[in-house]
Amino acid sequence: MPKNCNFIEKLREVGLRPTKQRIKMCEVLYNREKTFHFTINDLVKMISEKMNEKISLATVYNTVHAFEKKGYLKEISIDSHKSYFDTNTSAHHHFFDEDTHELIDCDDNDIDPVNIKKNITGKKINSVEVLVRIASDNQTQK
Amino acid sequence: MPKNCNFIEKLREVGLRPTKQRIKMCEVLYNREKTFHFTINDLVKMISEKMNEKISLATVYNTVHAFEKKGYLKEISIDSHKSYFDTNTSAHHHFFDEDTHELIDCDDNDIDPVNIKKNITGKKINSVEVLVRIASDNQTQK
DNA sequence: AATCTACATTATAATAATTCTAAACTATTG
DNA sequence: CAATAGTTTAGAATTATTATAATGTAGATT
Ligand SMILES: [Mn+2]
Ligand SMILES: [Mn+2]
Ligand SMILES: [Zn+2]
Ligand SMILES: [Zn+2]
Repeated sequence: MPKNCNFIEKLREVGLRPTKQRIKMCEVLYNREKTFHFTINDLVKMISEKMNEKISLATVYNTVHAFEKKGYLKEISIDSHKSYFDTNTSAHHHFFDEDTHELIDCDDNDIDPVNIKKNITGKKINSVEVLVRIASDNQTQK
Repeated sequence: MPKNCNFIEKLREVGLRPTKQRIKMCEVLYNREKTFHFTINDLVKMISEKMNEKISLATVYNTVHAFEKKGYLKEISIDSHKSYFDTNTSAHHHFFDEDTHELIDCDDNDIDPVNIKKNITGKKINSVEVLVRIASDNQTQK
């Protein structure tokens, strides 16, 4: 259970001023057991609830992108119509539930390492990520 | 080298009226050796050039989505800020060049089959796709 | 071939997500 | 305490996409 002062230090280390909005955002994002996925709108709601006070949408966008640039957050592309972010910034795979639009992390045991046999000259591989799209199985098997 | 009459038939089979806009769109999309990737704006430009006449953006959006629903096109999510479409509608993997924003298809020889060991009860797997992000390799190795 | 009708195209307006702007505010430094 | 550089904010601007409603057209019916 990290305390706010950790977030203050964390923000300072990265060159961001620890304002009350950013600290609240850190609490919402990082004061939890597990990493999670969210959209900007999700996040605005969560912060507003925890603050009993509105936070400007622009601030959330700006700070999310600042965090992303610093490697505190990662953007996930599964749906070209919506931006998802992930507090799990490591390279990892996902299940995406097409019914609920829920993103689920895979841990390393869930998917064997992907073997890339092609290499493109002059280019290095930055990441290899698998997206498994799932949906409810309505094949009523007899 | 398919002729237009093939596109007319193709459109008819699917229940779409073969209008001159749709036929032109088919030519641009399918009258070529290899499949390719495009954005809506790419496509509007390509069609307008081939027609010597403007085509409405709404028509392109509507028809692209009609084609997508019919399985003639596939939407690819690599960048949450832009929609890419693919005339290769089969399940396949991609390289995404982060320098040029170019999408490159992998063929089956390029990546070994991905082994999913996790299964989620009540859900079936719709697709498994790998995205390999690449960028220029600037490690000037001595 | 002329007419009919359902479906298409189009210009334009509406919506939604994101970014920009510039004024008011605040954390930090001296 | 100022002074200052960085921050938040409301609202405007921009961009991508979708909806609307008037006009046009492909294919069927006479
Ligand atoms: Mn973004
Ligand atoms: Mn779409
Ligand atoms: Zn994740
Ligand atoms: Zn492709």
